[in-house]
Amino acid sequence: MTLDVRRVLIFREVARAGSISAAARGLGWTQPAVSQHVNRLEREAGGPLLIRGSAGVALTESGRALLRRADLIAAELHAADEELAAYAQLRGGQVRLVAFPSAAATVVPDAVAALAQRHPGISVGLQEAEPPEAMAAVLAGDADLALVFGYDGPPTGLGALSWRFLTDEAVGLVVPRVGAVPTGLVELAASEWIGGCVRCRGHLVECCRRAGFTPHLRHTTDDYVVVQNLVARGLGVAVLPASALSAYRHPDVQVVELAELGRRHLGLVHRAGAESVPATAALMGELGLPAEPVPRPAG
Amino acid sequence: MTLDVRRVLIFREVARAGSISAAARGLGWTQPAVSQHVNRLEREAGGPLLIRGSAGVALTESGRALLRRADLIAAELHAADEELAAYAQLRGGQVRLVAFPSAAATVVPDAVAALAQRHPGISVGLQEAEPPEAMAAVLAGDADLALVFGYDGPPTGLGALSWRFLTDEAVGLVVPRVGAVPTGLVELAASEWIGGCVRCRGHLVECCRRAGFTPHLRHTTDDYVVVQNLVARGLGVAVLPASALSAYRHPDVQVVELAELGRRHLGLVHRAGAESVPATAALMGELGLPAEPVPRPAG
DNA sequence: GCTCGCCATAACTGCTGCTTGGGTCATACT
DNA sequence: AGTATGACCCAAGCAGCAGTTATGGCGAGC
Repeated sequence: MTLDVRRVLIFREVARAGSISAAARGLGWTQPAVSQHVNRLEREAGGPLLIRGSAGVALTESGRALLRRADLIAAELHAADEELAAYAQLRGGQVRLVAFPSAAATVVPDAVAALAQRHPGISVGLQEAEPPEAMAAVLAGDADLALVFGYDGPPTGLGALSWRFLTDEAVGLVVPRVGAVPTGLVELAASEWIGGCVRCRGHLVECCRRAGFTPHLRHTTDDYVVVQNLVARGLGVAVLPASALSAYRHPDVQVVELAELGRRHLGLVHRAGAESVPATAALMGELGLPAEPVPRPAG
Repeated sequence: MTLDVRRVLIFREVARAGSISAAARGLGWTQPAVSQHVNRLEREAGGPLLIRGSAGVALTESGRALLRRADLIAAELHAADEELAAYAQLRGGQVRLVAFPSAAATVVPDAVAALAQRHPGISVGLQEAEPPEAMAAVLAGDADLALVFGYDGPPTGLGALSWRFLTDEAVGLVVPRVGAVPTGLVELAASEWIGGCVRCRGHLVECCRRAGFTPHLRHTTDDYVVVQNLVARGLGVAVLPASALSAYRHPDVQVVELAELGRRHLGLVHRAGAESVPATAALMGELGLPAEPVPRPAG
């Protein structure tokens, strides 16, 4: 028969207290309760662990051996308790965040800095990746949280992952300042286009398809300063999200917001359940999510 | 809130099995049972320990930390199990025996040798002491077992200690071969006496007191060869236990067994409960006690 | 689409685990 | 001596918990 861990720790209390009664008092139980536990433990052990006397108990050789082990077990348990409490109270832990490049350069540093100030024990590991790879990393367990975007909603390919909407922004059509103000995408069917990142290009192509044409993609760069310089020189037209345009605005371009282009949605992606991990939840909070009342853990 | 050890080990099973269901199968339980344990453990921990997925579970950072501790706890528990089994199966352990000198030289070596052959792992610590000190040693916890004697019953001063009768033997009156055969102690009231050990002398004086006289103690030695040599030379009379007389018999002495002298009882003394300690029980068995059916431990 | 395996939740139940209320024994105090 | 106290054990009773069964949701794979 194998030993019951709980009884081993109860036995330890008895050994430390010096008597079954004293251990019972310490545990807030009655004496027979402890006595029964010790008896059952001795049955499991195959021999007596302590000799009962009128002034308490004395350990047998087996009892002394067990006590040594029990002390180690108790110490380990206590250490685990401490360690988990540190995580729960945000005194430690790490979050692995994946963000798409332009967010990694703007929103993320602020959030990470704020988190570091509020909870110095938490470390954040940041990695740059476009939404599909970012979500793949989360799914594979290589990251805890991904900052991603999608057009008019969460990105596709979410699968079993959870999506938390953060904010959305307009997408503007960028054309040279000199020239007509287009009122519809279809008016630029003959223009040459400057594409951004893979997903941005995909979105552009999709919007143009809905407008009835296939865009002629002449240049490709995901640097929004370069894009605007190209547009300003009349080398093409492009679409850019509002955040890029508020960060830098070339004087010789004009921006037209078209409903056809939809809106770009920013949000967080994580595995279901990960939002309850204290460190992850804290970073989510810094990234703009109000700290939700998490149902499961009762700190 | 503090962690429940049992749940920590259950959690370990889950982590090792890779899923709650698999752990349940391994434990012979149903899936909800394990699920509930894990949920409660997470409540105790203050945060999630594992992220549930459709293909099992993945550990969180807290979970990995807890698993490390849990492994140590499980290892320690297993080691304790092994260790106690070794004691229970007489593969280890030690017995501290105290015996009075003449027994230590005769009965004890045989028993210790037999025990060593049957159970090589058990070590016996032997110490010589007269019954009162031997019993004191047992009472103080300095010895596990005492081989003692008393006259016409257990030795006095047993207190809370347990007495196990082993055997008894006649006590003989030793007188010179040449001379009359006494039929009563009182006939030797005028003789000179040779006393043995303290308790033997005490017993002699008591017997003589009952017979109506106080013996004149001329010599004192607890060496039964010396005693018989003195008697053979007519320097006094003495009393000796049968075992001493069967070990050595001087040709020029004669022995008379007198009911007045009573019988010497040999037995074992131990603290109540110590008879269930495997190693102690084994030595008791070798010393002549039939292995009793011990009630408490169910190996 | 369907099924299968994973998990969670809810309600029930039987056993375990604690309490209560006896009793003995040894030591300490009056 | 006699009592009081504080160990311990035993037997019986009861409550709560630790399991069960039953059901439903969700994602993956055929």
